Amino acid sequence: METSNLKKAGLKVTLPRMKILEILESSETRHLTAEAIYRELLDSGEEIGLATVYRVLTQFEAAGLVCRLHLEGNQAVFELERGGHHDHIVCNQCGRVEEFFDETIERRQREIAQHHGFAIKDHALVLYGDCNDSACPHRPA
Amino acid sequence: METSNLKKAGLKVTLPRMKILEILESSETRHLTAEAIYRELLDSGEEIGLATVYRVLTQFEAAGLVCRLHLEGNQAVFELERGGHHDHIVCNQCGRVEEFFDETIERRQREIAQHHGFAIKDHALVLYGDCNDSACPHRPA
DNA sequence: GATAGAAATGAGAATCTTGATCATCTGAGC
DNA sequence: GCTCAGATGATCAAGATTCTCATTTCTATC
Ligand SMILES: [Mn+2]
Ligand SMILES: [Mn+2]
Ligand SMILES: [Zn+2]
Ligand SMILES: [Zn+2]
Repeated sequence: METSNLKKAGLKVTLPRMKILEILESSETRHLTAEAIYRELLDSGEEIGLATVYRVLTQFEAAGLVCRLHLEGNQAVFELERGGHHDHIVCNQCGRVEEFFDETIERRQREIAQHHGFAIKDHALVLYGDCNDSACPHRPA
Repeated sequence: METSNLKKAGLKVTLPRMKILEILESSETRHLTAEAIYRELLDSGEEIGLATVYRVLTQFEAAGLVCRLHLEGNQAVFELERGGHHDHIVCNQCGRVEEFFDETIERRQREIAQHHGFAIKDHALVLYGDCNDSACPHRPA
């Protein structure tokens, strides 16, 4: 039951929180904007306000249930904190997002931060390029 | 003369563009928000609108004269395109920014993108942590 | 140097995303 | 079921950036 995640996080189990968590768990797309979640809620007949979606997502982030990413444009996307940390590649043409994890990069980041006297806490890494997906409007030949 | 940069970029040489370029070249801080540039313009007696600052910076970016970064918060910072590419470390406590370049990371990024079938065009990498500067409000012991 | 046309600017409105306010509602414990 | 702290929804507000459009400024030409 997903409610356990909420309880563990010290969050009261409410209908909006459950529904939002459900959407994050079941959506095809792993990276969702607040608006996209809001629309899915409306589509499924839930009358939940956009402000609540933003509020809940921010709480989920603080609780470590989701992470907030800035991949493109000016809209943040949220994704469920599943396995472990990873970074992202975004297609400039079609917006497709792929995930990767590279221990070499992670290690170098730690070393670099240390050299500069920083106690590293986090990082944001996004690669941008053109994908070769058949659905991509600008598929390199 | 800095006007040559503008001409090379195919931009008409105007007073606002020259002044903004001057500020980017002479400022102590290498990373400036549009607002910070706007304030410097006001301080030096120039009556240039904030909209113009944003417009010109966007044009400079398109021309490759500056690059736009999202380091923290929701305000972009701009920096003059000097030597070559580099990435950034930001202190979570005091906001200090340091720059670095690591060929290992750059190479891995290219390899990863290739593995995923992406023709990599760009990337954004920012490390976040606590710095050890004596002026930093939260200096780790 | 004056002139004309294209391009750039400035002021303010507009937009977009996100957070704040506050009256009302709901869930967890008793 | 009752209570009340906490959550929600509607709306408003804020911050960053862009847009609109009348006015001004470059640049090229004479
Ligand atoms: Mn992801
Ligand atoms: Mn820099
Ligand atoms: Zn694509
Ligand atoms: Zn610091």
